Amino acid sequence: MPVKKKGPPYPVETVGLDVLEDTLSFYIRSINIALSRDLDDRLEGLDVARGTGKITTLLLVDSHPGIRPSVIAQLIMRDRSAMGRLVDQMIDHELITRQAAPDDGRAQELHITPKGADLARKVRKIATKQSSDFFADVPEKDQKRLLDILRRVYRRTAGLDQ
Amino acid sequence: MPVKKKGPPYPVETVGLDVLEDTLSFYIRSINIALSRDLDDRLEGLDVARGTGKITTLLLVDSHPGIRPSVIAQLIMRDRSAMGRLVDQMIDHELITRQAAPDDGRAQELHITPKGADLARKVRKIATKQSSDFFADVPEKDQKRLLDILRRVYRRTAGLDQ
DNA sequence: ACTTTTAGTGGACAAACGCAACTATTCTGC
DNA sequence: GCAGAATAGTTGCGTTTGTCCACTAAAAGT
Repeated sequence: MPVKKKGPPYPVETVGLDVLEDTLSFYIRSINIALSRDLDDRLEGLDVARGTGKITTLLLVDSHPGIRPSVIAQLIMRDRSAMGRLVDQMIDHELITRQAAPDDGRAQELHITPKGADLARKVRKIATKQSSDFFADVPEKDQKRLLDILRRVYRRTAGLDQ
Repeated sequence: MPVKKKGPPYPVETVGLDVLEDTLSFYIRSINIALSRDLDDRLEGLDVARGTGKITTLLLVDSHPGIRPSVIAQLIMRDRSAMGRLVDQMIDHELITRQAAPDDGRAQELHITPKGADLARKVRKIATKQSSDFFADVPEKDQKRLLDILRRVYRRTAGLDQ
């Protein structure tokens, strides 16, 4: 008679995820967590840590001089107040500057600083590398496919299409 | 000469996402945000709101009577202290119960309550529906593909394989 | 027996986000 | 040109959430 092994009644490897097993949202959530942690590690010390929206903001300001906070807010799906604080932070770190829009007294224009541009360069490398590392064992073709699908879902969700 | 239209220098629809355009992580993050909000809406009042890990916990306890907190923690990628609080919460809401494991004095076993089982039924419907609604305009075939890919990435990331 | 590992708890701490209220500016309709 | 609605941004507030760390108890390893 085999010895009854001790240990948890349901070892991790064997636990089924119930309906979540077939639910895209569960995987998205979980992978997101892993992705965020990994990214934070890679951004160690690069005062753009906790890269929730900072990275996107940095890159957008760098590649679209004069872009407005509210536009970025929509792209990263945050409300204006969260966006405002984000901008404050980045200004404190001297990554971007803020000035009034010449043609609209309500709006602002964001511009990159030299330090910000520098960081943007690094961040681009890191972000790209992370994405490819993370999905390294997914076949090239699937990656493309995945990217296309997710891009479409994103654009629709963010209200960019139609 | 055409009239110079007012408005932001970079209208949302036309803004390129720089390198993030081709980065899986960006889309995962963004879609995650949208997904979470949507789910919260659907869970309105169902004292399992802010469904970060509560949903998974609820379903797992329901389908694996006696499952241990630490096992769930690993599946939802949280540390034990976060998991502990989550369990506390759910016990407060009378969704699950906690008892010492008979064969291991350190461990606990979680069980569902009638109220919890009830909620689990509802949540299963909601979670399933959300996932299919959200990805409704993605062709069936792509959904399957997407699911497979993400599942594989998840399992590797959570340390379930190999 | 002694040491190391694992399960769970509790506290402190720090961010982050959303909501709602408020100002200032611009747009719309008449 | 004016009144009212909409838009951009700011600020305060509250809530939630998670992470780090230290600590206890029990089990496993040697």
